[in-house]
Formats: sequence, C-alpha cells, structure tokens
Amino acid sequence: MRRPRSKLPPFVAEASPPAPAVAVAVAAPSDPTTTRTEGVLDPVTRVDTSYLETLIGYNARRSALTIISLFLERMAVYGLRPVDFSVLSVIAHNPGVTSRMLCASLGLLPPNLVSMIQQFEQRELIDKKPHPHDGRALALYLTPKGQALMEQAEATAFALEREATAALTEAQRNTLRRLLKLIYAPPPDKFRPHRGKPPSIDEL
Amino acid sequence: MRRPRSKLPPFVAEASPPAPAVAVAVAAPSDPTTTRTEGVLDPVTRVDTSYLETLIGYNARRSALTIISLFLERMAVYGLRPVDFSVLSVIAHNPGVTSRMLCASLGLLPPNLVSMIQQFEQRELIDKKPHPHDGRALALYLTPKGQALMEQAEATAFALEREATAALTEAQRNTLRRLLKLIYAPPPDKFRPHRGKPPSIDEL
DNA sequence: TATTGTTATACTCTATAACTATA
DNA sequence: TATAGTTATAGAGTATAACAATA
Repeated sequence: MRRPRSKLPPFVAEASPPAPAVAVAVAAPSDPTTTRTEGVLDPVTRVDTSYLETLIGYNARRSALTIISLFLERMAVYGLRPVDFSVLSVIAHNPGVTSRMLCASLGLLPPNLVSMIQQFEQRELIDKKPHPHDGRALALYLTPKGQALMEQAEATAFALEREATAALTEAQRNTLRRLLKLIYAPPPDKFRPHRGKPPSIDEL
Repeated sequence: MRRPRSKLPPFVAEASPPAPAVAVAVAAPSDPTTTRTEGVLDPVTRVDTSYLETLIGYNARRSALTIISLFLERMAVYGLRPVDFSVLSVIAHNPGVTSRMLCASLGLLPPNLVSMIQQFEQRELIDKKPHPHDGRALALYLTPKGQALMEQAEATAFALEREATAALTEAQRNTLRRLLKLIYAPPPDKFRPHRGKPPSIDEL
C-alpha cells in the first residue's frame, strides 16, 4: 500500500491536521481602522480569517481539502490515491483509452503517468494492448480484477461524498455541482446574464 | 514505517495546462454494458469524465485549480503565491498574530512557515516584535509597505475572483460560498435533515 | 514538562528535456 | 517533421525529528 501525498500552490497548506476551520463572523468586510493596531492578539482569541472566506477560491480549496482528506482515509483499503482513482475511473468508463488521452483529460503530465500505469499493471488492475490504428499508442483496459475493485471503490467514493457533504441537502449538492462546473467549464459568453436575471435556480 | 499523518493527493494534477475541461454529457450514470468493450476510442472522441463530474470533490478541486491558475498569473506582479497571500492577509487582519496561530489557522506546519516569514522580512513587508506576554513568541505586523502591497493585492484578488467566476451571478457566488463553507465548517448535527439513517455511511 | 520558533532533512509530487519508435 | 510513450532528473512543496529558549 502506498503513501499518499500532494502538491500545489495552495491558499492553505495541504492540511495535516484536518485544518482548524477557524470559525469566524460571516464575511464581515475587514475594518481598515483595525489594521496596524499595536495590540497583541489574545491567545484565546481565534484568528480572524473572514476576509479569506470571502474568496471563492479559498472556500473551494478548503472544501476540496476536506473531502480529499476523507477520501484518503476511506480509499486506503483499496490502495488508491485520488489521482489513482481518477485514472482508473477514466479507464473504466473509456475502455481502450490511451495514455495521451488520459493525460489530456485529467491534466496529468505523461512522465508522471508512467509509474502509475506500471503499478496498475503489476497489481493486475489494467491491461495494455496494442492500439489497432496507431502503432505508437497503447490501449488501456481494466482487467476483471480492476473492474471489481473500481466498482467497490466508486461505491465507496459515492458514500464518502455523501458523508462529507452531510450538511447539504440533495438539492444543494446538485446546485453546488452545477455552480462549480460553471467555473471550470463556463458556457459561452452569450449565456451570461446582465446581472439582472438569474438564468437558473438560486435556491436556498 | 507507518505514518498516521494524512497527506493529500489530488483528483487531477496540479494543472500546468489550464486543464482541458473535457466537456461531457451531464452526469449520465455509467453503463455497465459498455465496460470492458474491446473497441478502441476514436482519437477524435472526447474522453468521457461524466462519472468523475458527479463527485463534489472532483468539481471542487477542478474549480479551485482554475481559480488558483488565474491567481498565480495575476499575483505574479506582487511576487505572491496563494499561500503567501493567505499568510500576509491573516497578518493584515490580525495584527500581532504569532507564527503558531498563523500555522493553526491556515493549516501550515511551523518549519514551512519560517522561510516565508524570513522572506517577508527581507522584503520589508512585515515586522517581528517581541510578544509582551510570552517571551517565546513573536508578534507579527505588516509594515506600511506591506499594508500598501496587500491593499493592492486584495483588490486584485477580488477582481480576479470576479473574472474567474464570470459565469456566475452575484447571487450564485453567495450561494456557492455558503454551500462550500457548509462542507469544511458544517453546523452541528442537529441542523441536518434526517435522511433515514444518520451515520450510516453505506446508504446508497 | 510543555510550547514557540528554528534547523536540518527526507519524502512526495510536479515539471522539463531528451530519447525511441512509430506516423 | 510530429506524436506516443518512456527515461532521467531538476524543482517545489510537505512532513518528521530534534534542538534552544522560554513558560
């Protein structure tokens, strides 16, 4: 079983402790008069992170970190890191996919995918077959063992997500997915409203 | 050998390319009969990532990456990475904060904060003063130069976030912030709806 | 004895260049 | 000449242990 790790220039660190989560007043705009105060913070006083909490990026990252933390915990039994899960999942749902396509769809760099693929082969989770139309490429498939593993892993992922988002209703989960997707895969400009009418449901 | 410490690898890579974003049909449940197909994907055909897109964690991470990517671009002029921005922002809004408190609030490890603080001092963005109540600790303050920088940087961050979330209305931004916060800082259990069985993780 | 800040260091992940074999 | 897969390696980020000064 492997040891997970991570990367990335974060708003916050990778989180070894589950990240204190510093509860603060909601999005209160920072008071300019309080900056440069000569007083020292009472150790008992919580640190004020309300400004950072007004940033979507900060909130998105904190949430992703929270879910990933639970993911690591629950997926350890399968020996899968999030990136392993993603790769195997894409292979599962795209039999015959090539390494190049995998990299493009998940934002991975080819050199970094190699060792992953090799380990999956050693664990007999995937098969590499020659690509019928391109002698350079290799078509990737899940083995029956790989399929069995991923069926369980995907069920676990689903349950884990439900748990991590237990504070949300199903409607809110759908809303959240939709809004997040609007950020990383925005529709063409013409669909954007003029700030007057929301095109869709902004439910609770 | 065994490290209880959790680390966290991503669903997708850190994204050097802005991450292709693979548009796909919306959340179509994977068809079991299509797995293990012997056919090979047409290179023209886009990879199907619809399953991954049903995961909140995947969407949250992709969105965070998108925003962070723009953040890196726009903040380069200030010489600030996201983590630098977060640290300076917390100092700005919490004058006299200690390293220990900074680490706790942002999930940073003390050894990794040291070089950051040193660089901020060399750039004359912060001042270290002895803590009045605790001889071990140091109180951190922004210098006037640091304050000027952060005022600009925070304005840039605000503009950048607006741009990265241009596909969202202001109401949707507020909704998004609120839903994300419910994940990493959920309210007490009693506010959660009764979904049949509370802690049972394995409900479908 | 416990904690703050620090040093040194190991480990993981990410990024770049270059090689091979096929197209 | 361009692309798929691979190798080797540089670079950045994260984690652990241990130490000095102070509580």
